[in-house]
Amino acid sequence: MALHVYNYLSRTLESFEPVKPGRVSLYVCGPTVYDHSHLGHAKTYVAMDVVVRYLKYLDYQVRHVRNITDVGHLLDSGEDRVLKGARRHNLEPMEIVETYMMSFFDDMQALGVQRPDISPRPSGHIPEIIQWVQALIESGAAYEVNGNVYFSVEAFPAYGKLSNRKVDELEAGARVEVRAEKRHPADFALWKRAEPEHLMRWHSPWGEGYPGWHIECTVMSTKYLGQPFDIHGGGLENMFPHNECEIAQAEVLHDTTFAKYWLLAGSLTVNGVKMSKSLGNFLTIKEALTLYKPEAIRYFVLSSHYRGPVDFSRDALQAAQRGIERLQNTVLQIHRRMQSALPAGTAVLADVSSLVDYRDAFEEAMNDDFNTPKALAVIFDMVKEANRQLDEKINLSMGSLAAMDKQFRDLAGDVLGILPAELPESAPSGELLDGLMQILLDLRQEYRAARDWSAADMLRNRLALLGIIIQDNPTGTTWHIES
RNA sequence: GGCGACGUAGCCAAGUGGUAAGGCACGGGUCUGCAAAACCCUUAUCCGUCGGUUCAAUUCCGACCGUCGCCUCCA
Repeated sequence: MALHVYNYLSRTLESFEPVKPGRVSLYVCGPTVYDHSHLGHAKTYVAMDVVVRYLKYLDYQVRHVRNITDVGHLLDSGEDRVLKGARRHNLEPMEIVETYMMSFFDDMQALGVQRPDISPRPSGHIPEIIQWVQALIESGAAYEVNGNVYFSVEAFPAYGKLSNRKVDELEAGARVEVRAEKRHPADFALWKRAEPEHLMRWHSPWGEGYPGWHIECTVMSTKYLGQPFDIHGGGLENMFPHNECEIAQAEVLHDTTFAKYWLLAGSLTVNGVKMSKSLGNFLTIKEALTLYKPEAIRYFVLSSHYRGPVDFSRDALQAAQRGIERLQNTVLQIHRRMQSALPAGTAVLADVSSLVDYRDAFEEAMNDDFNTPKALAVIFDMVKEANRQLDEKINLSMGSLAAMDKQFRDLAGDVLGILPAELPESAPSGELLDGLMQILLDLRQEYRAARDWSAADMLRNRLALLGIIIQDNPTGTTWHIES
């Protein structure tokens, strides 16, 4: 089966056919940078990262755009997120933006999330945004009142098609007070008038102001990807109103579809409740990384399907950590065998024939709307098979070992990102350290030979306190520093 | 109120109209002086409840119970 994706626009599984054969254009809604990112962000971006990685694995030439929102959004209190941060710390808004944007990039890199090709920011696209808003006014789809410009939802009958909402039904809910100047309660802002205390402001035909909440994604995705582009990704919670408004702003002006496929990721929950800033039930990515390996966090995220939620708990992360250690240990074993294998050994068919089946099964899982839990099951079947061979066959050939290694690198490494580029192949070396350790190991070996177990164990225990782990294997004693 | 998602072993989590992947934990075993690590094996007569369709349902339909998301801040 070729790649199929679940498209929220049609609510069905569709065969994936990019607009331009061989190329994929993809836009993902990025974060507003006003604080450190938490695990909820990690879930969305790790999920989207695997989508991108798998498209690349399929040899598509991918252009990946993910915005950084740097003009602030309104809080419940009516305050601007970025401005609030700036006031609190007596800083320029752009200093806040710079700090947390870099923090976000650091977090993404630590998690192995590949950098997008373009990370556009609305503050750098004000002219394009103004131009777009003007075009909307000229077309009759937008109107200006007191320096504010609103999109008229009545000008776009398809409004609500993504989230399956009808404008009339929206009014039934308990809603916040409607600004009287809007023609229709559901109309949304394209351009906001800047009040005197508002620090972020730009000149516009409608006076000093700043962009509305949704226009940046329409403008910047179109600028870099054209219309229609292939995939629009992001978090499910942004489907309405944000994604809906993106579509309206674009499609009311153009006859083409804005984005062909909508891939939206489910939220991260804690005890069943969404992890979010406002609820305070969050763990920052930086905090999480002090507790768990980045690959464990990725494995945890990928262990449930991207469209569904995944519930955070210490137990779940701990389980992921253990699982990842088993996987990495197997690959490490393969590497160790390769160090002692004869370089000229070619692959033995009987040893590697199953690799093709595993790769097929992996691709089949991923082709089915990026079913990472199923793909992970294939990876662990491979782990079991590799271990069996490592146990049963003392002299696996270099070719066989290399083929196994490549398979793990390709699937678990390149696509899922749960194998680090560098595994700790051996203990850290250094003449002094090696020499000291050799003295201690020799000493302990003498105790063992003399059956002085308490002395031997004392040495082992005291080294363990320093984080140095001693292991007695059939082939001899090894040591490594605890990771 | 509207739109939508989910409920599978101790925990996490796939999946299928023909009788349940994978991970963690538990238990058993190999190895070890003992450990640790590693590896192997085992673990759901059953898929929220009650009905219906069917030769056959966990999988389709309906009702109900429970949990959650969105309804103009949110990845």
